[in-house]
Amino acid sequence: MTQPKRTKPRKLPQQERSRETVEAILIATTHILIKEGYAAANTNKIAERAGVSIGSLYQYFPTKEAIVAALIERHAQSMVGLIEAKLKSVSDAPPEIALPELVKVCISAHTINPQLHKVLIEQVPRIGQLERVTEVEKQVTLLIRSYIEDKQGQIQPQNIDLAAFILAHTLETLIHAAVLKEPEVSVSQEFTQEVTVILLRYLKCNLTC
Amino acid sequence: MTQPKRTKPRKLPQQERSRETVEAILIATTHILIKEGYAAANTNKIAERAGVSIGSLYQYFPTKEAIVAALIERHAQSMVGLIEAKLKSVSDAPPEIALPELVKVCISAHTINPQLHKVLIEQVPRIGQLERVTEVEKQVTLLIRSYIEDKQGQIQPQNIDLAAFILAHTLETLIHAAVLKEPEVSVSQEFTQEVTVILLRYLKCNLTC
Amino acid sequence: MTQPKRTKPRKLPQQERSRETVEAILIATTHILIKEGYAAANTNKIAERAGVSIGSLYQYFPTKEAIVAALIERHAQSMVGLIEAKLKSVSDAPPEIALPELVKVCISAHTINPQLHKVLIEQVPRIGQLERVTEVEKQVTLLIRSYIEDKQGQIQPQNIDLAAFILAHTLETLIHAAVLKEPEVSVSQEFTQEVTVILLRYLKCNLTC
Amino acid sequence: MTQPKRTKPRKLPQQERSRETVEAILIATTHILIKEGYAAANTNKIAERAGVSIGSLYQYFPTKEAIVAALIERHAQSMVGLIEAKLKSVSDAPPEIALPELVKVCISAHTINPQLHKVLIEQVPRIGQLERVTEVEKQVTLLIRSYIEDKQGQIQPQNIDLAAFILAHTLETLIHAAVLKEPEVSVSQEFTQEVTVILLRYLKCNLTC
DNA sequence: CATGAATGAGTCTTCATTCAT
DNA sequence: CATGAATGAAGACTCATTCAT
Repeated sequence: MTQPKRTKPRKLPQQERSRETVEAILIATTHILIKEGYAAANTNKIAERAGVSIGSLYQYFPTKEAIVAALIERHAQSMVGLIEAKLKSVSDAPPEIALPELVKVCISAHTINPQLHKVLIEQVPRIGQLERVTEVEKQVTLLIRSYIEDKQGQIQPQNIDLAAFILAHTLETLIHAAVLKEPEVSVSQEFTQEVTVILLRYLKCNLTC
Repeated sequence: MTQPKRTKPRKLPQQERSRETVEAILIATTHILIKEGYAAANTNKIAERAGVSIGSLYQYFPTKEAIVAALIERHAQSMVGLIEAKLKSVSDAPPEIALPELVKVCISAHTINPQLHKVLIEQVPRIGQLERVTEVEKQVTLLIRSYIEDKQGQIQPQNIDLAAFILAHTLETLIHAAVLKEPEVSVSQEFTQEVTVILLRYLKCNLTC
Repeated sequence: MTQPKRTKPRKLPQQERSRETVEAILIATTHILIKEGYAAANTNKIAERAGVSIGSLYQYFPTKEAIVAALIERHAQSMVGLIEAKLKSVSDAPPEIALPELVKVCISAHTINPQLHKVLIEQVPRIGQLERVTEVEKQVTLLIRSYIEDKQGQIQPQNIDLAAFILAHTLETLIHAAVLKEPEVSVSQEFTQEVTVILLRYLKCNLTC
Repeated sequence: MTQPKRTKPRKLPQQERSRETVEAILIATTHILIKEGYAAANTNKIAERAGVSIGSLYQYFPTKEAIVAALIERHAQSMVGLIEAKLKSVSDAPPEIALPELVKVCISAHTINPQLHKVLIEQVPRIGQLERVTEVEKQVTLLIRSYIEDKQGQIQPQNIDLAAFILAHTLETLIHAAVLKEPEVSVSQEFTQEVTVILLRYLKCNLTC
């Protein structure tokens, strides 16, 4: 594999103007990714679109990857943040209550910026620091794991790790695929219902029903 | 987005010698993708590794993308082929029999060349003809749809399209994620069991169990 | 300058089939030159369009330049041939009779294949054997020179060489420019008239009129 | 025909340093064109000869064609500039005075850089923006047209457009051909005289003299 | 002699990154 | 710190020509 690159921001913006510059760079990158794709997102174009000189861009980001990594970080944070908050608020509720809520908030999370999400998933190579595109899934797995850990005894699956893996990936990828491929379906009541159903039955039913 | 590139093979090899050349190019590309990643797979390197001149490479593939597209095509074909064959052989069996078989064959399909599969999914940008990386999912969705269409009445979900979408994506992505992230888990009896369970309960249980 | 290349046909076609092959190559080249320009006329494309293998093409022409040179040769021959014949038939006529005829035949010559003529003049680099694109002008200059040499005493200009140069180039380039840039004008009676006029007055009038 | 290429300069040099870079590129290109011909003028060689990196070259010129187009533009400008200035200064003079001046200045214009002119005319394919090699003729035609338009009544030809076409092309191509093919002749008094004569008689004499 | 597979030097062009001002 | 000019390694692709079959 290609050798890993530095991705930590070179310096943290401390003054107001610096923060604006960083912001402009990230916004420009987002626009270019969405409109023209990852291959077209080169640093010169980003700098130009951001209204910043290429020199300034490299003041704040050591490499091109660092810019995209920062974007991924932010995007993942806002998605996971939503889900985390909701899971906390329903942590004591039984699955019948919690799961529908979780499905809904997960759809919301995928609707924050679906175009950006699509590009990050489909075009950004999962290499080096850019592997973090899948951060969301990892985080959600952990959150779900700690939720079902509390409910042991009330649920069917015995292997908590495996159950969390299955729940998280099923949730994530069903919603992800639906939002990207069937946008109208993904916002329908029926879709939310069916996703809830598959998860709930897995958690609660016994094999023979 | 960037404009799509030609991906149709430039000319079909007619003599034995040239068929070997094409084969060598595809094998070399596979090796490089696996060992060094998509970014490192440039046409000069591919030609060199294939023991073929760069000119010969371009006799048969008009662009770099076309080579990868051909590889995707082949790989998807062999995966879908396996699954299709199995689904045919169990088309009359009830879900309790058919699903475990389907899960097993799907794991086999993902084990044909998991390293290649990983690179194709994680690093190849889904742009232009390269979108076909997701061909497998589309095909599997269709196959599953026609399977459950026959079983209407014996199963819970009413909306066949939605059910096929959910079953196929759950199957595909659970196995995909497991093979890539937890290879040992993915081959365990327990994993096969759990995937079967989530699918089967979705198909057969009623909400309240 | 780039070093000169062989342009003599490698071997003369002696059997019928060979002559057909050469013919096909020249026709294909003409088509490509006209439709796609000189830059697009590569030997592989020519061979393909001619329905001949690239190997056969090189049986008859040692280089790409040789093909174009042969084309130029032919085209120039047919143009000069026309003009030569006419000048012979009017060699004894006085300028008042001969010049209008010459202008007319020269327009005809430029109408043999104006598209090819345009490409040969505008796109083929006058380098190596390809310099012969201007063959027509040289030949016409010689023909006109020998015509006016006979008429010394009846005409104004004293320096025969210079007069021939001026007459030939004026004739050639006026007609060439008109055919290419103003095709409708070039076939008008008025245009023929004016070209005749400028040549005739140069030959016959004295400076002060 | 091959699709036209971008020829607009990519970005205008803003600092002194970059203006020098552009200048160096154009000078290097001129040298290479003259010494080695159009076919040898590739961007790497131009950059090297200019003492500039290939990257810098592409900062200012999007394609190889754009460099040559800029050169043509400049060259045509300086030629037309000379002729235009002279025609202005003799715009009120009668043809007997104006034409000899025009012929002289036109010879001067062709002598600005005859070697470059030769290459531009003989080797640069008149395709896309490179068609502008013939810009000089168009401009001269317009200038002459407006000159003779004022003189209507004092001159023979009735069709001003046709007369301008004939005068301009005769002037241009006679001088062009002479400068290229017979350099010594082109600077002789006799040549200037004869060109003036052919133009003047066309303008002023009646057919029968 | 025909075929078409193979060759590889040669070009154009991009883009991440550095550095002088 | 900002600017933007400059860099050059790297990679995609073409095409005249040769050569094995």
